[in-house]
Amino acid sequence: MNFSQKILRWYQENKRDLPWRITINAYNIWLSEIMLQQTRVAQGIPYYEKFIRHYPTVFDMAKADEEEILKLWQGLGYYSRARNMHATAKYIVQHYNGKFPSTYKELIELKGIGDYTASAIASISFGQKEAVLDGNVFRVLARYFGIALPINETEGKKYFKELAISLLPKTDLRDYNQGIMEFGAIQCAPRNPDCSKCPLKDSCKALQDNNVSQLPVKIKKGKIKNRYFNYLVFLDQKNNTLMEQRTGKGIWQNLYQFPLLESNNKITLDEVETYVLNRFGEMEKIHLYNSEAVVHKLSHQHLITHFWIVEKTNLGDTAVSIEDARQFPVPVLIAQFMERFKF
DNA sequence: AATGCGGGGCA
DNA sequence: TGCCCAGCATT
Repeated sequence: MNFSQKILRWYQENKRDLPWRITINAYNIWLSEIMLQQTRVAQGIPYYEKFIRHYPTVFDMAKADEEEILKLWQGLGYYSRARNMHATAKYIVQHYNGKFPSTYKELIELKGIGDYTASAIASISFGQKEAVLDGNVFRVLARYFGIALPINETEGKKYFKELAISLLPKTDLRDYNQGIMEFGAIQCAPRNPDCSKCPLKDSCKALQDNNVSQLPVKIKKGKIKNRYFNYLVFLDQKNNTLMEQRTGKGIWQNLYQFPLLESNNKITLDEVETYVLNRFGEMEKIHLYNSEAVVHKLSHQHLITHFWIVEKTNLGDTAVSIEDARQFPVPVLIAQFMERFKF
C-alpha cells in the first residue's frame, strides 16, 4: 500500500462527523472552507451551523446586509473573510446565476479564495484532481518525506505543492484531500503526536531520523507591538452612548467601537479630559473604569486598553441607545467590556 | 518577499 | 509565553 492508499484507509476508519461532511454542495463547502481558514474546526462549527441556518443558500447570503453578516461573524476573527465572502455571494448570484464554478481557475478568481480554498472546493465539491496544501498537509509531507524547506517561503511552497500533486490518487479525490488534512489534524498533530500508533510509522522519514518535533520548518518573523487604546464610553441620562464604525485600513474594518483615543503610552486623566473637551465639548463627569489595563492579545499586536466613562448631558443626534449599540458588530474586546459593564 | 489580519487552545 | 490553526490580500 502506498502513501495515498494508507491515508485513504486511515481516513475511512477515523473521519469525524462534521456538519459540512453531509453534503458536497458547493455553497456549503465554500462556506466551511472560508470559515476554516486559519481557524480550528472546533471553533468554526457553531458559526457554520449559524450561517447555514440564517442563509441556507447563496441567494440568501447575497441578499443580506453586511452588518448582519459581520454580527453573525463576530468573534470568529479575520473579518475581511466575512466581507469578501459576502461580496463573492453577490458575485455568484449576479454572474453565475447562483451556481459556483467548478474549476480551480475560475474559483481562484473569487474574492477570499486563494490556492488552498480553490483546490479544496474543486476537489471536495466537484471531485476534480487538485491538491490541497494547508497547514496540516505541509506538516504531514514535511515529516513523512523529511523535508526541511521552510513552508512559508516561495521555494518551499512550490516544492510541497508539486509533491502534493504527485501523490494524488487516481480516484477518491474528495476523501483523499480531506483525509490527509484530517490525518494532520488528528494523528500527525503539531505537538507530541503519538507516532507509536501511526499507520505510516514504518516509512516516515522524520520518525526514523528522530526529527518529528523539528518539522515542518517555518521561518518566524514579526514582533508583537504594543498599542494603547483609550475608549470613551459616553453615557447620558437616557441610556444613550456613542459608537463609531472603523473604516480605512487596519484591524476590525467595518466593525463598531466606542470613540477611540490611541496614544503612544499610558495616558493621564487630564489628557483624556482635554481630548474629550476639544472633540466633544463639555462633559459632566469622567472617570477611569478599569485601573488595571485590559490587554487584548492579537497575533501581531497587544492592545493595552482603558475604558473611560464619560457622563455628558447632550450627546447630539448621532447618539444611539445602549440597546441598539449591543446589536452592532463589535470586536471581542468591546463585546467583553459590554458584558462586564452590563451594558 | 514581507506584512497585516483575530481569536482561542494547548503544553 | 509562544506556537498553531482546513490562508488570503496587499504592499
